Amino acid sequence: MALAMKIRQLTFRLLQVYADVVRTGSITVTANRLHLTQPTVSQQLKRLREIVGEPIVRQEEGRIVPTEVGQALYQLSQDLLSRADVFSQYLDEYNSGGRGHFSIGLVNTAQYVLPRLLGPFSQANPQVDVTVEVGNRQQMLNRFERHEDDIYVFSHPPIDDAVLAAPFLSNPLVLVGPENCRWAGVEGLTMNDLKEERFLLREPGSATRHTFNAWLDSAGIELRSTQQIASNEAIRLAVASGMGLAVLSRHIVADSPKGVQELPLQGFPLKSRWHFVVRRERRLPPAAYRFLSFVQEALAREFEEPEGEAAVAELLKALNQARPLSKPQ
Amino acid sequence: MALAMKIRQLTFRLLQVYADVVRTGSITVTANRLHLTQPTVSQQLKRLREIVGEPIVRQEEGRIVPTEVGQALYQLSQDLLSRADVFSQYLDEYNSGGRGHFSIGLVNTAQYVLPRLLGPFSQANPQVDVTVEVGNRQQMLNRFERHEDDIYVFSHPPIDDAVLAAPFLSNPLVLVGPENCRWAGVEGLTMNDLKEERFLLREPGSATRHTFNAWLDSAGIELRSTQQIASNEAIRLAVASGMGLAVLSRHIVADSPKGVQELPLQGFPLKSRWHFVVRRERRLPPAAYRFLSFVQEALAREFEEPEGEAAVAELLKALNQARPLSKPQ
DNA sequence: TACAGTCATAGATAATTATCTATGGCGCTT
DNA sequence: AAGCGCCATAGATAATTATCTATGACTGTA
Repeated sequence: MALAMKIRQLTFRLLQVYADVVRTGSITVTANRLHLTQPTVSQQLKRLREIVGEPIVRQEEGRIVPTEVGQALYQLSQDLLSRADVFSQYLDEYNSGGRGHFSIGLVNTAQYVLPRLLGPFSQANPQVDVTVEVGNRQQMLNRFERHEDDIYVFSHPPIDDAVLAAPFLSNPLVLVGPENCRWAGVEGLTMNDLKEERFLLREPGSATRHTFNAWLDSAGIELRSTQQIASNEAIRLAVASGMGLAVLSRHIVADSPKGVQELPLQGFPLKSRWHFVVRRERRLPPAAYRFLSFVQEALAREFEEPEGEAAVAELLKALNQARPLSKPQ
Repeated sequence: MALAMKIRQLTFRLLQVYADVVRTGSITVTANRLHLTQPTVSQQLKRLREIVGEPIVRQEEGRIVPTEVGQALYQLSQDLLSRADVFSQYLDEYNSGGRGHFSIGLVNTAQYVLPRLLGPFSQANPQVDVTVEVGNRQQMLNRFERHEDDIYVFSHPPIDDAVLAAPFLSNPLVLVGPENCRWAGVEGLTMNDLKEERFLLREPGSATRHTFNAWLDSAGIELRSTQQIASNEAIRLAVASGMGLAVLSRHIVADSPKGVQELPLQGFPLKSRWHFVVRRERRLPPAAYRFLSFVQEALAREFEEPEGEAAVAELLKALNQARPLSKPQ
């Protein structure tokens, strides 16, 4: 027996027209509704009939009524069209950023503040699925090179023409000592006072260490005793147990202040900022774009970071220009 | 915002190709599988991408992988294609007559035998839905005129060029009297003996009455006393209660013999046959066709009606010729 | 570096589709 | 019978699609 239906030629347009004819019971009416001429609709029905291989409608008392096969076809049409419509809605949501997925790569230090942005965003956009990757600077640089994430947060953005960076949040670095530290409360504390102290430092690649080093260099100071520890958390614990002093992001201290305190060293806190980093040519998932917009607003509203807001605004603008209307593959 | 998807241009062919690319992960492989060239498949993907308005695949480590939107599209494709396939299977079944619906109109008398054909047919074809209409000859003629049913069963088919009739089953008319009738067992019983009897008759249009009348006329007999009763069943009960004699289809007596018996009148039983009647130009639903085929076989196998089988065979043949391969609307 | 495999793009063409206008047939209603 | 509304068919055309061949770009691997 011949193939039941020439499915390859089946078009959603045909199904749309057909479904409307069944609903209205009139070819002429459907033609008007769809802004077509009557013969066009007749033709479409004929073609659909050929595709199906069976009569699908007949005329009965002046109305067009579906045959038995036609009824089944009508059900099919409704079914398929509504499913396609659901997909279309999904697309809309996806494009608005209200649905979908993106991933963000954070250097270790940033994980103490990003949740304060990601949390509310997820709350507001439950359909968006965010992957957060955390690692030290070198690990994040590797991920960045491999294009593994949509957005990155660095203190010192990689230098690259293809990169857009927005310094969105200040990241003050402070001197931290144990709870019962003898330098607490000392006014006008200088590094000179501390030259006998041991300093606990992150690994050389780390931005925190880099910034601290740069400050030391410019001040012509050399540390007497240092020890390298790989994680901020471990450093905090080590400081609390009296193993030495450290320079850490104030956010870390604010987040879990147990056993440590900030010391009022002159010239501190060191200024530093976190940057959103995205590749200029990368087509950002709408959800990621929406996140950045969300952050922009939050910075002004809750973080009192107008400079940060401006930087993010500029980033978004640049992204829009890099990808105007056409969406290259 | 622009429309999410240009659904009117969406083709099942595109979805088929796309789904295969996602499955194989390779444009080239899909091209070979579908007997196309590689650029053709690339093109199709591009077009689909334009229809959707979003990138749907990307290349990753030499493989083609769907984007997030692409994955949703793939699911959609699978879904839609499988649904279309279900419909296609339905079409096959419909065409084979194994599924669907047809209606058959019976004159009253025929309802005593048709169940013996329809029952087994329904048993063998549970997916076929049969509507049985029953009425007297005039009612059936009206339905016939209005093209309301697919098949009719008449004793005397309407005379009409556009009609195909197959005398498929003999319908012997017999004289019936009450259980304790004094004519029972009388040999060589003639109408002359019965001229004082009252005869209970169906309405003038009925084929039973028509046949009986014709026989009376040809024999030059006139009935003394008659009474008209509209239903066979009512006549049978009247006969049983001694109100008179009647001429009925032997099938009626065989079906419910309580209180009545066949009387051995000379010249009886009168010969008569039921006819399947279909309109020549009517496109018979495949299920109706299948029913006729079923009946054809049953007549030979169980009813010992070789003439009937031949008549039905001829009917089927004529139907096939009237509707060769093309199926006009 | 040269080669092989995989895609994308360009350019060309045949086929198919989408639509329109013009007309004719049918069934009802004046 | 004339007119009206509704649908089918014919004929024409513009637009779109389906595909092909040829060619170039990119990515690894020998």
